Amino acid sequence: MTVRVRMAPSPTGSPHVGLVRTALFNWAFARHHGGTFVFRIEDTDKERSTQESYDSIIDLMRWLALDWDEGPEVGGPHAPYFQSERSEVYADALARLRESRFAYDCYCTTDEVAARRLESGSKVMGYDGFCRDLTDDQVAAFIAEGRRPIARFRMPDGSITWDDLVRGEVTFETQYVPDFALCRANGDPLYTLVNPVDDALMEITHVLRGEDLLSSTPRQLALYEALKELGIAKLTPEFGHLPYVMGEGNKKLSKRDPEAHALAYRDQGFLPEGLLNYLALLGWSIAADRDVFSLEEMVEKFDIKDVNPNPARFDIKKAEAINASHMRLLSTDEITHRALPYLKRDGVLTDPVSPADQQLLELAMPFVAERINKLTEASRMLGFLFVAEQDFALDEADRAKLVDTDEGQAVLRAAYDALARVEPWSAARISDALTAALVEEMGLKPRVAFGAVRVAVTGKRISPPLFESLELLGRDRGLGRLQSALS
RNA sequence: GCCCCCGUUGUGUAGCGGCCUAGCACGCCUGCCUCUCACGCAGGUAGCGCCGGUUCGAAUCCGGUCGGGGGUACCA
Repeated sequence: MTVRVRMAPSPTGSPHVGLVRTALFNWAFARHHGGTFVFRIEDTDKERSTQESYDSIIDLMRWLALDWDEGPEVGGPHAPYFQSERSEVYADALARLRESRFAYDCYCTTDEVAARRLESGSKVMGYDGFCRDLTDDQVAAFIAEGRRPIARFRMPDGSITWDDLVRGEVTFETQYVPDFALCRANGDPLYTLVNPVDDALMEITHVLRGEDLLSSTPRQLALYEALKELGIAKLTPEFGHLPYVMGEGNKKLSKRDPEAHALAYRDQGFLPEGLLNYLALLGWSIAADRDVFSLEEMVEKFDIKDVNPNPARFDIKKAEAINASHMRLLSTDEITHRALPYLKRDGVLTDPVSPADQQLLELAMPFVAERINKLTEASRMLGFLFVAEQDFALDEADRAKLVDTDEGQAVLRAAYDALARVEPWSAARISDALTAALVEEMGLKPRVAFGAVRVAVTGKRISPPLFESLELLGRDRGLGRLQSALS
């Protein structure tokens, strides 16, 4: 039997890192087993589903390069893959369930159910089965009152057990799992029906999803039995419940936490492989003594049985460290290529890039690529090289501390004089001249001497190596900036 | 309340009865390197929730307990 897994997000709001982690594990599972990764959009909630959210999810998946074999934009044998386009499918399943007595019509209101539960003193909440065996007269009476029924699934007696792929054997007594609603009174199908029906029809073999769905599993298992008997489902999939991704403290990472938004990591300059590698570590590990790996390695080694059931805290520091490790794995050319969109976005480079800027960028990147941990940091490091002279400005705090002081001014004057005579204008000659004038003649400590020059020339205390920066900047701009830093 | 899940340093994990005086990574702290930053290098810090039991021997098995989380919808 070939493996078929799916990810089925609801297009509501901005995609969460938990969604990425679930998508990644499903994808890795499918690829490891040479199976099929199905992508389905669960937009049954018309009120909350938005086009914007859907676009974000697609954008995210494309960025991460988690490709799907069936689903939006690629189609497949089980199309359509949008639940909003599958109404007839659900209507048909619902009708057959109702005819079969696996489901029954319920005329109760939520308030009536709650009131009865309260009165009975029952410890179990939820529906009490009141309408399970209504007589024709009772039904006629309810309809005469103008009531509209919903369909409920009749939970069997006894217990339901499954061998969870992540947690092992899990058992629920069905007395604690009330008969659940399959549709609204207006006939709209609910998640409880739609999700298992689609999984059945799309012949999903393994359902890997968040722990929050754990308690709805017994209901789905019971529904599957019915669907199989009705010929709608061929098999019951195996289930594996992935641990939560937690935020600070002991709370599930919620949409309100800025760290929850997956696309924000792209904006911050994360590499997709860095984010994915970090997320993989939340509940899984490739080896006892290693945590940086490629997607290919993950695919090769991934086994759902190795997934740890404990909830994991999202640690941005570690995420950045893993990302930094991946940055160091890339060549300078590759980093240049990947940083380009960010440099344009931040206004460091124009779009398209001029040939002169392109050349300067290629000369500068070797000094930058090895010292940045996120792609966005390239903008901070390189800005001074591409800014027009009239727009060049020094960081106020750095200027006050290193430039606008008696010592700073003296250093800059000496630096200007020394540099004015440098020939040819190369990093080596610049280094010699500056060291002679500032360190040897003035007797300054290198960090003090070069600090003032650095701020005057690059605008900040933090920059690529000074001598190389000056060389790239050119004599005119270099001297000009020293000149303007002198008051 | 009831049901279910989870419990190894601050964080993520390795561990599956002796190899554990508990390994790795991030973080943090010390140094080294050094024109800033970053990288790199050397070292340090800190943990098996608790109580019983099984066993010659338990982080590993069993029971209990405590703590945390989730569910309990005509949301997904």
